Amino acid sequence: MKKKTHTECLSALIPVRDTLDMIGGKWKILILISLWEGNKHFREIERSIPKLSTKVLAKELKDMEENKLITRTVVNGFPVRTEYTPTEYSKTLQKVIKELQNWGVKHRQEVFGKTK
Amino acid sequence: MKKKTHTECLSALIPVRDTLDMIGGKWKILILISLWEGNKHFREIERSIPKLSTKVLAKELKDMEENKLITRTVVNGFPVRTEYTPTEYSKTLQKVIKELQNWGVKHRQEVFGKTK
DNA sequence: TTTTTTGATTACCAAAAGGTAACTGATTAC
DNA sequence: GTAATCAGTTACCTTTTGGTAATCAAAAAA
Repeated sequence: MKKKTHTECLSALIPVRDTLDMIGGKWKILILISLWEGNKHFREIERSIPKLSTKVLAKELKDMEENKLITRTVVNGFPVRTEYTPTEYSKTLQKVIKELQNWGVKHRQEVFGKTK
Repeated sequence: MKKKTHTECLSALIPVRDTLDMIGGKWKILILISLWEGNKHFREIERSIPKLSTKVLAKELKDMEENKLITRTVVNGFPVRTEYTPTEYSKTLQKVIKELQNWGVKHRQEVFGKTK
């Protein structure tokens, strides 16, 4: 009754891979969090995420724009500011990312002392 | 009332990073799914995940054993079989991974035609 | 006028990740 | 004897990733 065919086994892999293509890697999720927290500008985002370099941020933002997770708007003005904003669609990822966060919190309690 | 300090902003990043350290990268989640589906042996796992190479699988399994996501048992016998089994602890990740899968399914509907 | 700042991009080079194929060692099938 | 299977390991080489620093453009400060 629980027997799965080879193909069925793989059926879970495809959607997971799709998701990882969108938000996989070290940075994309962290960038989304930063944007959801209200950061808008390149330097702002860069500073909010330790260890993230200029070049990698630029590349990740490009990817994410292509994937419709963010929009880029150039605001004409004195020092020319660029605004990155998370799309509505990106917000469908909040539940997933919240779960990643929750697990991380519990894991940390597991690894380092549990207070009780 | 909704204002967040810089430090609070980062507070979400740390647990997410912790989680990604455990199951980040292209393969670990897929390997877990394969194991949960019942695959136990090296070649079995390898064959169940397209594009996964021997070398990478060996490395990932090592990492995952260190991280207590799986256990490795060598079954003495004719062609020497090794069994990989997901730990109980790894199962605490099932909810997270299920969310990744759900999102991927919906995303695919979004990208390719929605049937309705 | 020269320097500095902010925002962002690009070139250059180093490090890490990853693929392929060969090989080990034991056993079973042909 | 020959070939194939299982579970890897190792060597070699390519691709990807990533860091640093230089650069561009425009404006404000000196």
